[in-house]
Amino acid sequence: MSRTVGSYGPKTMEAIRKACLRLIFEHGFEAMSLRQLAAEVGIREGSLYNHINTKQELLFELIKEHMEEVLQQLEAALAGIEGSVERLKAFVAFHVNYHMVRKKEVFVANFELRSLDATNYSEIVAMRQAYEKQLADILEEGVTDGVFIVGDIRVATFAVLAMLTGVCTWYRSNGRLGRDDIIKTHTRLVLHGLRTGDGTRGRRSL
Amino acid sequence: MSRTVGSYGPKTMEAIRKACLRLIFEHGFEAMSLRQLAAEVGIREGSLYNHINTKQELLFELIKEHMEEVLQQLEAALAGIEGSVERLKAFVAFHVNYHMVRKKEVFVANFELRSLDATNYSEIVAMRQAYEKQLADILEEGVTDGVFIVGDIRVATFAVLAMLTGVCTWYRSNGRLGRDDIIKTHTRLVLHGLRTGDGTRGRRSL
Amino acid sequence: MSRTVGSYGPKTMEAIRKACLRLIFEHGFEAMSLRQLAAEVGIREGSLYNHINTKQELLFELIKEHMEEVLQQLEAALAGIEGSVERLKAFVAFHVNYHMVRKKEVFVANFELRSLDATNYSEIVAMRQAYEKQLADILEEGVTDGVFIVGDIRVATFAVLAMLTGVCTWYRSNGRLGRDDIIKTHTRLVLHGLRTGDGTRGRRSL
Amino acid sequence: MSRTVGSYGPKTMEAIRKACLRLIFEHGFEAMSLRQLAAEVGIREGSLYNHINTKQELLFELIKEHMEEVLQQLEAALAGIEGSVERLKAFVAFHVNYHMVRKKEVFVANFELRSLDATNYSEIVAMRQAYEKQLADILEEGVTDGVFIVGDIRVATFAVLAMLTGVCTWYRSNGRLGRDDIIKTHTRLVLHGLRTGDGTRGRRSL
DNA sequence: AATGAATGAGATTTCATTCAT
DNA sequence: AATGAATGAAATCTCATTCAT
Repeated sequence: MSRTVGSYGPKTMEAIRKACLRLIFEHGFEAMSLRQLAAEVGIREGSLYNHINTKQELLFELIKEHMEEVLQQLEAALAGIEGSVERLKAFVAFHVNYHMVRKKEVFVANFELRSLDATNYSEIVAMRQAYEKQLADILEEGVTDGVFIVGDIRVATFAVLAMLTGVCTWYRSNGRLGRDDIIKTHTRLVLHGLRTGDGTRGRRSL
Repeated sequence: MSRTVGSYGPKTMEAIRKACLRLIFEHGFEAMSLRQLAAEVGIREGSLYNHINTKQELLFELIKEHMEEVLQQLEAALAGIEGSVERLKAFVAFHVNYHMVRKKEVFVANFELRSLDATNYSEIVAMRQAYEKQLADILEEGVTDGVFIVGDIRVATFAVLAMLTGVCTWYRSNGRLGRDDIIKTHTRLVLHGLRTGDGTRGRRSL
Repeated sequence: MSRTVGSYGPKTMEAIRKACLRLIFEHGFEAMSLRQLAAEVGIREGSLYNHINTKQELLFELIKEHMEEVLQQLEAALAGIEGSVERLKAFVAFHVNYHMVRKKEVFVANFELRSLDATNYSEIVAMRQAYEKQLADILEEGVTDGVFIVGDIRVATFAVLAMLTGVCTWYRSNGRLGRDDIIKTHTRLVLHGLRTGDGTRGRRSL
Repeated sequence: MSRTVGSYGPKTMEAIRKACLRLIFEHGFEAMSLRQLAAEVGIREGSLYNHINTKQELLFELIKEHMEEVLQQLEAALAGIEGSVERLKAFVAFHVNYHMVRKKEVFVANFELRSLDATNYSEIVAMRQAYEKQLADILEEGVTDGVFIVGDIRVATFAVLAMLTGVCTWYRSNGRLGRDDIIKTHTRLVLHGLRTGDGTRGRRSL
């Protein structure tokens, strides 16, 4: 199904991905027309089809590739880190940073799932759940160890994810604060929000 | 020839609002066609225009009325409550509850702003900012009083709001947990996330 | 078919006719919507149908009544006048004057015939031909008498009518010239245009 | 599936113009639907938009191109001709001939101005005025030279133009008279209508 | 007489997609 | 790989008209 792009000329495809991402980020997938997309890339509508199969598939691939990458990068970010607190810190730092650096991809992958058709939707949702599970597992470990207190683990997982993901809706790279500042604020909120009164004391580092 | 009995009268507008909300919630504003909407209501597409002016205006009014109501209800929920901690508790409880009870309205008002035209967008954004300011003011008061520690007040405001709003994306009224459970989990996360180590001690109530 | 307006309340019907005439004059029959018309009159679209049967019939009656009146007034204007020159003068004066005083009716009756359905069109065209025949007869009499020279009587009839009718497209009641000035200019053009070199001499009066 | 063979290619635009002209001539611009137009051309409605931008723009371009051509051809027709009488003769012959040969274009350009939007209307009206001025200048020269007597130059200009333009409303190429006959009748009407008694005598040529 | 709400047809325009060149 | 021109479906919106109230 998906075209094998030859060795010569992958530049157009890259331009399409980039423009598509920007247009969806700005107007939404439904509101983005292939006319606009082609114009942005500097080719005609018909020519798009030398590079893509359908609009739906383009969206799907964009989201899927993002999910693959984010999953892989998360794995790398957590690799070798032990202990629920340390793993949580790593998770937060990674997630928030990624949601600033790749905010368009993240935004699309979060808010355009509705536009995926049934099959594609299922596939992406499974990947999302794998991602969420990483956080859920950290929380669970922490609760088991008595380091975290949360009312309900699933709810807490959703809540923390929602908080951390929110950054992609307002972050501007030329804004008032640096990425590190933003990561810090979120880390404090999450860690304090979850930790028990005791476990926190001695090693507060934020 | 004869019109569908029962759909006549002033009930139609209410049916339109309700169906519209549901369709936007499920498919998104751009993806919802007036054909679908009319079918849902049980009238012809053209008949919609006895009740609305344009699709855009319908969206705008739906969102605007929601914003007016949520602002007014928030005011009521905070009325007479003193002290940043108590005000924050009230804010969280109100916000989370409202985002479960009116999740469709809230979802639309949060995720369909993109579909508003420039003028309408500005008007709604102003109302959103008024809402956000209520939380920002609480945080600021708490920081000034030394009860809260937050890295950056604006970031913390966004983060808390994103967390609390997230509930409208997954809450099901027939789900595993009751609304009170969900409110409790969020309240704990927020209050612990923001409070200083000291101020918290004596009167922890969660 | 045509409603018998009762003895009470013919005011609305008069308002409809007047507004309709103005709207057709300004935008054309096809471009005028009954919405606009109703709004102009100050009632709702549906209420129009207490006064008219169809949009088509409204146009037809407007034109028909105009044709009846113009035919009758022309007859009056020519009554008792003898001789082709004198009759021609009377014709020109009447036609030009009428096309200034009633320019909207005239304009509609001239340029909206296309919008009449087949039956109505035939009826109006017959009346128009009766009107044209009056001028054609005058020309013919003048040619027979040797007072007029025209290449072809039918062509000359059309040409003179087109010239005289044109006034309804540019005349403004508050314009630079009075109606008499405009009539004079047209009379001279027509009479000189048609007359023989000889017949003209002695009694030139313009 | 496969498109109508033969309608492919750059001939389509020409077919659109031609069919559009005919349909407007017969039914009026407002009454002509793009459905009809597409059917006439042998393509689907949507396919029209590979060639036009909007219905309005199609009308505008049709009229504008006509105006450009008629202005240019008039210039050519008057080039090198001296003296108000000779120039007037040339004007009449050109105008009447053009209004028979290109009667559809002329009709549309004269009677569909109403359907142009404000900007387009202004542009075309300016071109019309340039055309009218050519006649007005001839009349003025003739009056100055004492060859023409007219009550009022502006009125006479309108009157003569209305007369000559009228031909496009009734001329049929297979009618009773040839184009030369029709031109002759109009030339006589105009020249006699305008000329002084004296200037005419010696060299009457009609 | 007037209204509000309905109808069914139809308007212009946009869309994703196809395909011969 | 790109283009221009086609398709067929669908979008929003308008229209004249009807009719219970």
